[in-house]
Amino acid sequence: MCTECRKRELAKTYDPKGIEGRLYEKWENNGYFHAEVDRSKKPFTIVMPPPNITGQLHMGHALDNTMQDILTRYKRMQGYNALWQPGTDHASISTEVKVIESLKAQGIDKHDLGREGFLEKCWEWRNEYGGRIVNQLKKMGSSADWERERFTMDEGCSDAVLDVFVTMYEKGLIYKGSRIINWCPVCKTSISDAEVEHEEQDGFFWHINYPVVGEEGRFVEIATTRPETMFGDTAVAVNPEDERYSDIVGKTLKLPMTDREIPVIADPYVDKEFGTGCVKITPAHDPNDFEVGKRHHLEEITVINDDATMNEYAGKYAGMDRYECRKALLADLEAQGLLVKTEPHAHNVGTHDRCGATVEPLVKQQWFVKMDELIRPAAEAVRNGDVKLLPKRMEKVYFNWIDNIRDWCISRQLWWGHRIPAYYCEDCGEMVVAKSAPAACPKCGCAHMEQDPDMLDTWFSSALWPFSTLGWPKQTEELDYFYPTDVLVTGYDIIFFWVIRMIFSGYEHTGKAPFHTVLFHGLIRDSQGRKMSKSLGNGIDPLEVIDKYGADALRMTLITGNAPGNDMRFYWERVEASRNFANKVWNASRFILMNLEGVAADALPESFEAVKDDLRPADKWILSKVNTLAKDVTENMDKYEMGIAVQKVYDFIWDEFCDWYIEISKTRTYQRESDPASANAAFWTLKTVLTEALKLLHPFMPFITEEIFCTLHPEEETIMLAQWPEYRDDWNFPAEEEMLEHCKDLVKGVRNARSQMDVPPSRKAKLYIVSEDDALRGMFVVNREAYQNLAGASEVAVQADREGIGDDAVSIVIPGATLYLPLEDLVDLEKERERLEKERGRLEKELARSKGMLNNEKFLSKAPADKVEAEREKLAGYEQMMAQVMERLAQMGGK
RNA sequence: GGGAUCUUAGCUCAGCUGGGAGAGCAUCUGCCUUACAAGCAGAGGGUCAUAGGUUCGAGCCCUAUAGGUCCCACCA
Repeated sequence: MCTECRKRELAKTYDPKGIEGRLYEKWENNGYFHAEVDRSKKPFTIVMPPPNITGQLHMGHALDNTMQDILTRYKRMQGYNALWQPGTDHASISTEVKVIESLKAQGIDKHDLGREGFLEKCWEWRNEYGGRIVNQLKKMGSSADWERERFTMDEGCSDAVLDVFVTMYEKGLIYKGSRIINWCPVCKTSISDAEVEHEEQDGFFWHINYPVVGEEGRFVEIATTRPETMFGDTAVAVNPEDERYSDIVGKTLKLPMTDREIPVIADPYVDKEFGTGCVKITPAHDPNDFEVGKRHHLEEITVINDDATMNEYAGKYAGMDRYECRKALLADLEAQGLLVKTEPHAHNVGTHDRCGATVEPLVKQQWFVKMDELIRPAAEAVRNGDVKLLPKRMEKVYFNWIDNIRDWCISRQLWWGHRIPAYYCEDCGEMVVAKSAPAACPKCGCAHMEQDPDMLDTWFSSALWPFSTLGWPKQTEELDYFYPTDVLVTGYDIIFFWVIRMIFSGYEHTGKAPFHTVLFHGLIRDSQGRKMSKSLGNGIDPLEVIDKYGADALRMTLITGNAPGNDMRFYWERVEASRNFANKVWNASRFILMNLEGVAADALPESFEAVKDDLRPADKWILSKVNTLAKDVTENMDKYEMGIAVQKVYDFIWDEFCDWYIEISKTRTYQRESDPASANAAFWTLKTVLTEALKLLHPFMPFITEEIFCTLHPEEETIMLAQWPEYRDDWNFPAEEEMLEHCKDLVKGVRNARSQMDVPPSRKAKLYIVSEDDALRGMFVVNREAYQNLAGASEVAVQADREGIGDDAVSIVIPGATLYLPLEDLVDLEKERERLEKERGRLEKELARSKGMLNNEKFLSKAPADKVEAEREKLAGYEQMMAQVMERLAQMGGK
């Protein structure tokens, strides 16, 4: 479509439909998102948190991607070689669950397919749905380098995983051990501490008597929340300081419902004050008891199966579910008179964050990452500022986790993911850890090597993402050039899962922090402040928002008023406000384009140099404003204050440019015949300031800015690669800024008075400006075109006294001058007096405040001189205005 | 139990290193003024949770209290 046609097509209201899709295609096809290694430019790299292949775009992704895209586009315009590295995550457990579900619908069980068959189904699933979220991200306008898209299970990333595993194993940082781990009986896999969510549940505290062996009628009363684990008890512990029980330490108890006898031991872990002071010790089913058991060399007896049913140690309860067993057991204990009492007790229960099932602590052979040494450089990096967390308070969360860190359980009893590269000899049991299967057992020489059946935690590969995506462990050009990356943008909810693990992995494997800044964003909540969730059904689909209002409006909504790390509520009304802003930008641009259409191409000045002598104060004022804006916005962007930055652009475009400059410019553009120099200066200014504003807005609203920019500048290919506005001294006009403030005060004063006096807008009147200040009078004479029309004045007289002004004219006091509107027939003197009295009241308050400060000797002596001076100037202004108001009131009173 | 964070206009929230309280939406009034009624102009509305303290000066800094939200934590 040619520019001419497009201009004619510019509709009165902005409709993003069609435009957004067309522009995205153009950007992608022209390769604007692609960043090649180019050593003539500085790199700027952001790595996308890889969305799960099971994922559908939700508001969290939308915010995350908007922020990253804003930073990427900003840096790209600043001339950086900006790489936004995208990709997707295989999401081991989530995907496996999804695939199992879909198989179940077809009546197929995972185990019937076998490992190979099941993996085939997983890949099929990934190939069908894995790209879905990527396409959805593109609808957001995401300018990621899709040519470099990676997948956590692609060849390179998988190689990185194997490399890391083997290296860490050889260094002793990964080990296999029998430890108590969190077991999900529903997913039938181990999970890490980070995957366990604690929730408070109402439970009971059961007091049970354990008979003392050899002392008929003597019991030890223990209290427990989990009686069914008693079959695994291997001791009862008391505090060594507890005098109540000192005589039974070392004695033996008969474990009820069994034939076993267990010792009474003393261990400081037991709190004398809590419960009965006697604790049953079940090393195989409680993390604390596990530790106690280790100290006292107790046997670990597992009594619960992987599916949370009781095993043969539970005797007659074997085969029952853990809760069924509890019920039956308690009934039996009661019958035997061993259940002393039952009291309500709220306690925390661990649940699996994926499926919600109550986690069962079990002792199992698993693989672990040894954390204590690994975590040190990661802690130090944040402590010394090499890695900054924004907002800063996240550092406390970070350190809190680090200080309490335990070894990371990385093995999972799943099939989809990275399989642990450990091989066992079927004949002699020898274990070999290697990137590929050994041909023969190094010990016995046989060829029966079987790979470990377990998979790695999904986050094991995610931890390597910043460098594995750039080619590591190969020393690629990309790695050398783009790594370390710059900023990580993510939600605070995955600080433990991902952020910390990336940082220590970066140091361990590359010797460097993977990024220098982590920018956290909050959660998007619904209008009532609730988390958006599937179960509540209160989620708002970003795609629906885009469909109704456009991606620009969605992005704007997500970023305005959003401070780092803070949650925000999502309202449709806010999207409408954003859409309205887009429409405002659209119409302002339409107005300018329509005006420029009538201007001969060679009549428009080509540069600031060519036009600067023709610029009027209003032109210089708006130029100066956009110049300051560029500086401010850049500062905010560099501090990652995107919400503040976009607010400033919004305010400038709407409040300064549209409401004032465009209106002021009309006087001149309509008179291009009589004063072509002034008109052309206005045209140049309109076009230039709009262009600058569009550039500043582009990172936030990429589509509409591109569409307008390319129409306004047919010679330009895209705004994406345009130069980001920079502050320039020759666009700084403080004197003109002050002038226009006076003009705005005048217009606002007149509008206000006319509104309060109920003067219809159609009624024009002569405007008298009375001031004793010669310079100010001169200013009002020169700038008449900047305020006359806006003030609804038929003509303007600027004079030093009230000569020729009737006493019944409406008067308005502004700094340095009094304005008069002779509106004889319309003026209600009572109303006028009321208005002036109100003004007097306002000024009195200001005067009192200002005088109070300036009469305070301590303020004068201790406050900085510039503050005192500023206050003096304010006071002088108020006094002058007050004098005018009083004079006017006196005139009216005298009538 | 430990920690973080919030409490500002009717609603949702900004407010950067302390120096005359802001936005959007909602409300009221008047306008289809040749870019925009998804708009323009004007107006009303806040002892910035409470109580102390530091300071010439506090929405902002410190302490305590109340209420909300969240995270962490092995008291069975």
